[in-house]
Amino acid sequence: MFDIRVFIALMSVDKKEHIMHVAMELFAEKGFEGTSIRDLAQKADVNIAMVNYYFGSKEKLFEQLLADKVQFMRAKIEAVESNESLTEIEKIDHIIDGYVTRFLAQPDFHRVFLQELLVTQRANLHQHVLSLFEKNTRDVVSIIEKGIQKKQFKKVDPQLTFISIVGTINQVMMSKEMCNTLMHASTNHNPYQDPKFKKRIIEHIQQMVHAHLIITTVS
Amino acid sequence: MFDIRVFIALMSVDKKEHIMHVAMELFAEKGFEGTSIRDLAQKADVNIAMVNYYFGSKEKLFEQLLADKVQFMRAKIEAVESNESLTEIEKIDHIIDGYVTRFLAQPDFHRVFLQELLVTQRANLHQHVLSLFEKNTRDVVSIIEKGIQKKQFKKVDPQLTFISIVGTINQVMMSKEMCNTLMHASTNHNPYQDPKFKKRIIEHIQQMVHAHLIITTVS
DNA sequence: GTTTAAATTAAACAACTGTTTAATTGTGAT
DNA sequence: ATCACAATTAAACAGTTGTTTAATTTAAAC
Repeated sequence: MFDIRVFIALMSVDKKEHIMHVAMELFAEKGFEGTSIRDLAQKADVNIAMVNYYFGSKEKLFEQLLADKVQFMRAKIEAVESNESLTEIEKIDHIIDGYVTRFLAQPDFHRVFLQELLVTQRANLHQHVLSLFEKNTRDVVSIIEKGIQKKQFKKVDPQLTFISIVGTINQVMMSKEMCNTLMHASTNHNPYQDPKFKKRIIEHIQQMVHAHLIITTVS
Repeated sequence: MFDIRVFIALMSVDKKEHIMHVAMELFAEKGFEGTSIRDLAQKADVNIAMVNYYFGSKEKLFEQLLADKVQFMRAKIEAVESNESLTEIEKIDHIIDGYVTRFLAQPDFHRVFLQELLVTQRANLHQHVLSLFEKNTRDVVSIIEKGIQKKQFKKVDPQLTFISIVGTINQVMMSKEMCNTLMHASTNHNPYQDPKFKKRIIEHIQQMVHAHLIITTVS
């Protein structure tokens, strides 16, 4: 049955989500301060008052953009960490794969996330993003420490090892043009949807982290 | 002899440089769009017209901030690369040390640099920053490739290896609070002036890159 | 059809933006 | 003292900002 109320409700959600989607693009491209509500309203083809009607303010829209993704961001790492059937190095490999997959799937959002890590202007948002990162750091650090305890890993710096993993991906994600230079591709190419690109990054990080972590038994 | 003209000239330079110094701090903290000329003028204790008087515009001030440091940014890598008396791994170690030293010495500027890499709003500035990064990438990649050619290095991904080096430092530099969490220090601590912090980062990266690059000869 | 409430709109709001102007001050050379 | 010019200032400029208002439209419930 065609229920007009459901249709309307869906349209309404779509409109809100449409605004959020466009906002994500603009924030990623121009930054938070660089994006005006009028820009956003025009690109999303809605009235400028709708942003405040739906979200209350520009800053709250931004907060909701982050909050909406945060739940999903945390879930994977927690799932991997609590999976008892995986060895420590398998967990690390899963986390690397998960990070790259997630970041490549939502490059726009990730750039917004990085901006907020970089700019301390909006203190509470900055703290929020920071605390999320710290949670992830703690999880991965405890995995590496367990590997060291089991004498499977070298006595490395666990915190900085995690930072190298995330830092590598972030550095790659910082600019589309940079990715295309890496892939020797043309400027209009979209590297984030290129499976070869994804494979290349995952293999590099895993290879490097393996060499860094795993104790080579002299035969 | 006390020459009033020299004094004035010095004062004048000092005033310009004073504005640039304060601008660097504000841009790093609030971003380019987030920093208003009135903010800057107030914090630097100058008239708001002085910025346009000295630099022409806010954007030109920003460009000059970058341009002023760029020369110094390139010099070290080029010097290391052309130094014939160094082995490939020594060159890499020097570059790692140089990067960390430079970035820790000018954390404010570096955050501005990263912001410009992240935000594509000011296209020409973005391209400029990008091309600088590509130059450095090419230099380091050619060092790694030479190491591979000489069968001293494993057949790694040279581009992504460089990105891991820079990415690790950038990730650390992204937030002062993050550094303090790493060092288990209090919030008001300045990690960028802590020699222990510097040592820890350099040792981690060098250790990781060594494991990643150097072929372990089975004895 | 009437009612009720949500959705949508154009217009106005006050505050802030980067920049320019025109007047004034300070300084060194003549 | 006078001149020329750089430095400095407060004020005004035109445009944009995020947000609010008050009016209008839409659509479901009765």
